[in-house]
Order: sequence, then C-alpha cells, then structure tokens
Amino acid sequence: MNRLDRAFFNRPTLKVAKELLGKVLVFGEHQGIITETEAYIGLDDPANHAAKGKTKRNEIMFGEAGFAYVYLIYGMYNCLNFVTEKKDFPAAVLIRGLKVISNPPIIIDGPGKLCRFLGITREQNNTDIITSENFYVADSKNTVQFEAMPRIGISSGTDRLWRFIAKP
DNA sequence: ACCCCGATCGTA
DNA sequence: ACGATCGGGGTT
Repeated sequence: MNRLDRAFFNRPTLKVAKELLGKVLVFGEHQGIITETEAYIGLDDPANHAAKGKTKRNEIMFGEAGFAYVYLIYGMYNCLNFVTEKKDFPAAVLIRGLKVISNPPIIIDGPGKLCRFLGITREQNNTDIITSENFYVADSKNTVQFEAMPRIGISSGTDRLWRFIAKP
C-alpha cells in the first residue's frame, strides 16, 4: 500500500479532513478505513486547542504537517489527530471513526474508543507518520460520499460544519 | 499552589 | 442524565 505523503497533509485542513475519509489508517497490526473526521483550524477557531496560542501541549500543531498530535482528554482517554497545513499555522484533523479491516473487524465510533482499541497513547504524540515504520495512512481508491455536521463535544465554534462522516 | 474544566464514554 | 478521572492552563 502506498502511504500518503507530507504534501497530502500540507494543505487546507478541510480538504484533508474530507479526503482522509476512505483512506486506510495503519498502526502496527491494525488497519482500518477512516469513517469520521473533524477539522480544527487556526487561531480563529475557538474550539481549537491552539486558539489561544502555543503551549507545551499543543506545540505540535504549530509544527510541520504529517505528525501525530495525541492528547489526553477527560483524564482517561486519548485522541488522535494529524497535523495539517504549513509550519506555524496550528491546525489538525481529529480521527473519530474507523471501520477496522484487520482482526477483529469492528466498527469504531468515537476518538477515545479508537485510541483505546488501536493502543494509541501519548507515546505516539509527535510521531512522524510520513516516515514511521508502522504508523501511517495508506492511500485508497475508495470514493466516499460524506455529510458535514457540527463538531461534537465542544461549547464554541459549533456554527462550523467541520465534522465529516462517510456514508455507509 | 490552587482551581476549573475538557475535541469522551459507559451506565442509569 | 451523570459520574469517572487527571493534566493543562490560567489565576493567585
């Protein structure tokens, strides 16, 4: 399988978030088709972790595209993002849903469940998924129909339809 | 040093 | 509808 390169992620985040649908996420022995994403874009997006500037937690979002941003949420769950756009522009795509095609073949809905199933923790934060041996996104010819909806679990920025769900 | 709360999930 | 659970980040 041919993996997505840095140029894929170094583009407008909404494009990346939509086009990641149908692509294959590979982490170790696990493989799954991405079915749901959300975009978090720049300083003007109040729901973005990086909206108020660079901190120790979000600094990876200010870096080059194609790196994993993994953070702890609610004290017990991890969430996986891929950094997008040019250096110093803080943006990322949250991976929320997966149709697992390795064993066991199950549907995963929710970013916390996704990381728990795959075994992704903050140890994977700052991984370069363009060069990593066993952590990357593979291209796919899948053509995907999707719908755009408000993002989940946030209290501001709900006016933006930046949640993308692949139709079955 | 302290306090509030979150890009969630499972159970009630 | 709500509690679990804890680090980040702002405030004192």
